[in-house]
Amino acid sequence: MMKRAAASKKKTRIQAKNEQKILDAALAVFSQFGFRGSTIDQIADHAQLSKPNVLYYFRGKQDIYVRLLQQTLDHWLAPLSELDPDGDPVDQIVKYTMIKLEMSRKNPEASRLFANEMLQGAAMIGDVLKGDLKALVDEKASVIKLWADRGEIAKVDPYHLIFMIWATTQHYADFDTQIRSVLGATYNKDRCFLDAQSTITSILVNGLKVQ
Amino acid sequence: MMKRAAASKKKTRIQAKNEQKILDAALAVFSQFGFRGSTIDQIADHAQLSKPNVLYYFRGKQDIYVRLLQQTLDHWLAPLSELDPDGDPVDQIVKYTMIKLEMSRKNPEASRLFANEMLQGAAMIGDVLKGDLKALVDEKASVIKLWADRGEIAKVDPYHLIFMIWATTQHYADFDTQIRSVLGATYNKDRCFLDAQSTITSILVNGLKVQ
DNA sequence: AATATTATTGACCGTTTGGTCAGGTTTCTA
DNA sequence: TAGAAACCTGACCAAACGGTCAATAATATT
Repeated sequence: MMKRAAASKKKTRIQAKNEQKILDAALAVFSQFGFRGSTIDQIADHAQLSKPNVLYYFRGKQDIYVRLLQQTLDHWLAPLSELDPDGDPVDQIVKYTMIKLEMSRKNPEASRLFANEMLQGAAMIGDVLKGDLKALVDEKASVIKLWADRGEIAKVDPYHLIFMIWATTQHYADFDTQIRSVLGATYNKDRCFLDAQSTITSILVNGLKVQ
Repeated sequence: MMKRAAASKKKTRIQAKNEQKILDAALAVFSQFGFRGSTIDQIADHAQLSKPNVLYYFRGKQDIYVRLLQQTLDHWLAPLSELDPDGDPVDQIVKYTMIKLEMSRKNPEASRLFANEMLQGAAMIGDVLKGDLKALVDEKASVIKLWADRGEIAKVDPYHLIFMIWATTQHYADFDTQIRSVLGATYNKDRCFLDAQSTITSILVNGLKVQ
């Protein structure tokens, strides 16, 4: 009789398993079609569950979407907080960039999920962007600014440097289709990411060198 | 009685006007929600026309979408063909980058339209990507490779340099929401693009310098 | 083994969606 | 200015959509 709704009781074996199946399916679907373009039926099919069964575990489409975003968001933004003010500036920036690139390779769907959310105006996570994300970026931007002021890296706007890193790395997940098409029939994923790695590193290292 | 379908007759005044109204509306809607997330009703509302009237000018939702993509595609990819093999390498690359950045500012919806199409797997323009786009990129990549081989710019993979330029510039259109949130309440569009311009230019110019 | 809880589903509901169509109105053309 | 062509719309349709619910099946607890 107890609805698993407000006060979270202990999760059953089946509940934990099925909720994760649904969230996995939802990631595949939402990351491709965005919130509005996705349907519960698609998610149910992908999770190999009936639609009513999906709605037994989640209150509705939006509930799935929000929970998925929450689950993915922290993990996706985490690396930035590891940018170490006491480390070697260029090393730290390059290391962060490479971690982000690796994430785009390992979990492109997460990247596309956020890309879709941004394109649709970030209706669901606008507050997080203006809150936690902004705070974290502000903090790390001031670290980068310090490095620049000290003359340890070139004088660049720290915010736009971060944007450039985000853009460059996430591009390999979000525009995967385009990249495959342009690189042609001989496309090889590992090769592509290795080339990306050396190109980005090279431009970033030289680009940040004090003149 | 003549259906405006196969052999294109002369366009009436009203036809030209309304088709453009519809395509303008479609750009606004499709660029935000992608093909699947958008509805004809939304487009009709935005164009201030009735739904049946929209379908009087276009055969269906997909017809609007494809015509819109075709109309926008050429314009969006054009600048790359102006990359001049006989110009100064760094100048040419920076100039191209700045044109792309300017396009992201002037026509962010076009950028988001393509971003959505890519995220959804480029079902409608996959052939164009593998055809015209690939051919153009191949051509210009070989130009950049020549510059690198001659030692006029740093040795970087030309394809990934182009990806980096696309990513960095389009980011300002596609992730506009995120950028606004992170830059906070004092956000100013002109200021943002000026800072972006100098940051990207700086990193690119130094990054491409021969060591 | 009996019982309480959790899990699952077919059938269903109201709404939205892409699209059609008959018929009326406006605009063009001779 | 009359007729032809182009334009526009209310009413409609079938399918897809988000979501509900009563009833049944599986599992856990005692």
